[in-house]
Amino acid sequence: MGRSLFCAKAGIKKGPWTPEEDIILVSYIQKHGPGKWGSIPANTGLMRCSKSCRLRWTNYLRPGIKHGNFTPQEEELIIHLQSLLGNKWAAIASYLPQRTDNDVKNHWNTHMKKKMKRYQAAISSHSASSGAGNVCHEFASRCYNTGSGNSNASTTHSTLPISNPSTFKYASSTENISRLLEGWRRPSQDQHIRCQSITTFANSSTNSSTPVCFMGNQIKVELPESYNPVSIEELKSLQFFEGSSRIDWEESSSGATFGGSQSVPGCSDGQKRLDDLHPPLTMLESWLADEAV
DNA sequence: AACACTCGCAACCGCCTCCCT
DNA sequence: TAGGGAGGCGGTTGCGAGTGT
Repeated sequence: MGRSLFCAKAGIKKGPWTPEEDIILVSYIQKHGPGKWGSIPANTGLMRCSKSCRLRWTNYLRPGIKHGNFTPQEEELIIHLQSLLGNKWAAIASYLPQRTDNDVKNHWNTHMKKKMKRYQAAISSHSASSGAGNVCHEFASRCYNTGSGNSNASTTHSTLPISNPSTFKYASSTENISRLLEGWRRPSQDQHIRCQSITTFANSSTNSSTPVCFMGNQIKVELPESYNPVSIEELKSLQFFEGSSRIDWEESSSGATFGGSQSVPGCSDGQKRLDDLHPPLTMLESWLADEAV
């Protein structure tokens, strides 16, 4: 840290944010909504540049953000989307409502890249003759191969810690800050971003196995049938951001639809996590889960 | 107990795109 | 239509905590 040009004005503070600064930022956004980042330092007295304020909000203070361990389901989604989109972290994160692009990017770079390398090494040692091809895509494809059931899968998942103990202390303080936002409905800028990301996803999918098609003003995302990464509760937390302009999800045999009716079979109680609906994990998925410990 | 090393993640950097004038 | 500013995004850095020796 402490580099030049970014927030290069004299008197601009850099480095970790203090709880006091967080409160000031959250209070301002609570009153005025996110956006207009340039006006925040002037109006709040924060000695931070607009970019820093935006990053702090989007990556940490925004309500509904989950920190800590990624679930195997989340990892599956990241692998799959990364194979489709490449390093479009914002687009990938748009499918993980509780995760930020920074989180996804960090997780990929620190955890999953390593797994991918080890997987690649394992593959190459076992099949010297097969073309290397896109290891990432192969990795993801195997993750979605639901052939062999693994009865340990749900157990493995359920034993994963819910939150990373190392992040709990600070997270709890930001939870307090987030409570300030209770009842607040922000404008729909995030939805604009989200839809932009979806559009990016759509535009980037040009091959024959394109996961996206358009249905009038709806975007239909063709995800694997087994794929269902977001629970109703998570969606509700997302819709907290979406304000009045709701994104509805419709599950069909071929995928999820943005803009349809809100109904997830088997989730009528609104509590049942998608883990329960998810098919048994493959050996590779279990391996992923084991590696996540 | 002290030091070295590794790892995770918050934050910064710089480029790109969009929007306004 | 061009220029400038603001916001968004992906890549990268560096600090601090955790772990090993």
